[in-house]
Amino acid sequence: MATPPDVRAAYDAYLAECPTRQLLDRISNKWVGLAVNALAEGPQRYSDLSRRLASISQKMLTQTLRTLERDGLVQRTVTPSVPVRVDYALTPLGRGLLPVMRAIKDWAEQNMDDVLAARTRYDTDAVN
Amino acid sequence: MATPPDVRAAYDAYLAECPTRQLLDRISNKWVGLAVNALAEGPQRYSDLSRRLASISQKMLTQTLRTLERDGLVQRTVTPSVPVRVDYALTPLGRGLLPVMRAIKDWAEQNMDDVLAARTRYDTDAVN
DNA sequence: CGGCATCCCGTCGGATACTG
DNA sequence: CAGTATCCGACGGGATGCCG
Repeated sequence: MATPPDVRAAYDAYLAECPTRQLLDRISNKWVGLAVNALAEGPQRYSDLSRRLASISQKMLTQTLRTLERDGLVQRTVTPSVPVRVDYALTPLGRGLLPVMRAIKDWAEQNMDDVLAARTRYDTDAVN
Repeated sequence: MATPPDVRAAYDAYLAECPTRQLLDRISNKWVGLAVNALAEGPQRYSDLSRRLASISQKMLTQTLRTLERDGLVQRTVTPSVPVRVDYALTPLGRGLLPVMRAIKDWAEQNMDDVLAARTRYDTDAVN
């Protein structure tokens, strides 16, 4: 019995002071979206993720994974071999976020053409 | 009718050079999420949105709406009265994004407690 | 009312070098 | 392999002032 279920209705991301706005800010992030999507295929090593999220710096990858771990979305597992092996996997909480992150990435890929067309239209008309 | 359906399969946000990564970055944004959610209830005036997205600066609100307009997600309508009246509404393309943006905001509000608990656990263990 | 222009500071995030 | 540490430039984003 941690917290009563209906307390959650009190959260409202429209309000600046509400902690959910900060959470919304965290998960509304390019690297978070790509990392969660990548981990959907199962646990991955640090180097796997590094290759998958092409051009991400170690700094951003580590920082992203640490934040996800702290927020309980990702589980970090260290195997003390030589050299060290570190695996990252989605937690149940993280798997709950997966459908949403997948939907965002899919939307971007599927509507890229329309957005590109809209930009061209906007920029062309602006010349007048 | 507009574009062939199978061209879209070429886009892949995992690739750094792919334009979808930039699009993913744009829509993965706190203010975009809140603005689209707010516009779900129908067209809104600039001042309405300003009040709804509590504490957003004019700069960020204008910048967010301009980007959304350029990307074809939002329609800007100016009524040349005195003083001027400006309304913003979702376009069909923007309405397509709405379910996703709504899902993100909802996820944040519904899982805030679990994330908060995870953070406390992480920070407590780290002291050792 | 609905902006735009400017100043300015803090954070994001890349590059590089070093370590267990 | 999987990081940590540091430096530093770019950009996000708030505050303020002006305008049609």
